[in-house]
Amino acid sequence: MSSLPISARSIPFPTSTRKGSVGTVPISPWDSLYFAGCPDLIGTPFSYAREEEIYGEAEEAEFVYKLLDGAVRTHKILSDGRRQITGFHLPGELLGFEQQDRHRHAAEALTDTRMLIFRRRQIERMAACNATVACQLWSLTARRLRDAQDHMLLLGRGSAMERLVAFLIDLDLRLGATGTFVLPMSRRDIADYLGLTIETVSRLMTQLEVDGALLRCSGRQLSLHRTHLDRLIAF
Amino acid sequence: MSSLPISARSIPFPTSTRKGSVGTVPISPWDSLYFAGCPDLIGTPFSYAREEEIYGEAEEAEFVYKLLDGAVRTHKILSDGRRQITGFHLPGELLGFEQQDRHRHAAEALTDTRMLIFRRRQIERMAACNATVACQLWSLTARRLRDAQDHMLLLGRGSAMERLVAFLIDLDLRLGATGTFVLPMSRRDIADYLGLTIETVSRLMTQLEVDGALLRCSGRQLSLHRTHLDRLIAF
DNA sequence: CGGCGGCCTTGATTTAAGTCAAATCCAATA
DNA sequence: TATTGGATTTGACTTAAATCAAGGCCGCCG
Repeated sequence: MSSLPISARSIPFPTSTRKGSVGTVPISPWDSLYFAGCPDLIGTPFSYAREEEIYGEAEEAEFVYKLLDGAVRTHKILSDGRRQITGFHLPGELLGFEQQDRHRHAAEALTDTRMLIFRRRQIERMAACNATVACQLWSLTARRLRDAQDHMLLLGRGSAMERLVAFLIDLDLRLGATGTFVLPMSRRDIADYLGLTIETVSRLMTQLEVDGALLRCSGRQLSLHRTHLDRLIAF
Repeated sequence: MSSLPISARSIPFPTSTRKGSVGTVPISPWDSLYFAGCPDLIGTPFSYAREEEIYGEAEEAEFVYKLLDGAVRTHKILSDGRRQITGFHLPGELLGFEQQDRHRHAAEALTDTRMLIFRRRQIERMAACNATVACQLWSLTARRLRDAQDHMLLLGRGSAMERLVAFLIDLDLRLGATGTFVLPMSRRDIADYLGLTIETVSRLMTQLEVDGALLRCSGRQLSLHRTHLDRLIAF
């Protein structure tokens, strides 16, 4: 359970034998070392390489992660290999927060990433006696629930094009709403997030470019035409 | 905002002019008048008729509801009429819990229902200064998030048959796992929950019966063959 | 009891997206 | 710079589920 960091294969502490490693972390406004504004909780900087697993499904939820930079995907897999990506996580966002002892999904780094890690037990202990912290945690979970419900609507009732467009717009917003960004994930990841195939995603991408709704430099580097894209969805 | 119950169209209090009405409520183990085990929060019994709206999307989230009996659906609607049912709620479950001032979806009674209603502000006030209550609320939201993520997997990667079978099994479990129950919702509701059409749901239902995976007495009265059904899904 | 109207089922046909199969692009590295 | 292997695109074809269109069932009320 709360064994020392050395033992479990999943543990991303400096003492671990895993690929991840500590790096220097420049602190910008949003990436305070504190968790939920609580000065008693100080995170430990840590980093993961591209495609490295952060934690596995059903693995013990020992840590909570606050993403400093890079990008992470979380997913669930069925026995026959079908995969559903449940979310992408960008800098400033929280990761690995479970209320139970085991993770409900796996998490992997999409790109090289840096994070702060916190012990879940410690945070829970803090929440148990500090209503402000507990409310903030509740808030975070509520936010995720809302996102999940929006995504349900998209998956259940959106056409392939609507799913892709909504995804691109959402990603742009979360990356700063500049209209220009580099996709941190592969077509496969996008397809598995949207419940589509890579071929469909690829075809739609091409069609959007042909229609002038976006510009592609090299595969993953995009410039969106918001006004044009907005017209394509009802979401 | 926190005006008296009389004013707003949405208010389901005894003094309201709406269809809903107070009834006597027999208290069984799970339906304590308390909220989150907190004796300071006493709910007011109230009831809704079949198909009656409990609250609308984007309406102010003034109340929280604890279902005593009956069944409720929550949904989101797009401008063009497409609807996604985000969840069905059965006795003992909580409803209308938002962290924001407005509801994210609409709620309607599937059958005649009885509930307890609580003022959201009061509960929030309680949570703000009582860590135990806050943690319980967090727990509830986390549970819903997990359900939502499971449903995402189903919507994103499940075939029509897998969606229906998973739905039937889940419903049976939540209704007491007897294997025999009456569907409280129409085919349209099921279809809108599973991201399918009513015709597809109907055809699959027939096929399940032909295959001996379930028995139908009259449309909505079902008996499931769990072992047979379990073989049809990977979820 | 009979008819009305909303569900539900069934059948025929269409279509959006999936599958299978090849090219191409492109980035890492030798 | 040349090589190589994964990622992406594109094309041809298939299919699961949607759509369109009748019918049948059933509960309710006159």
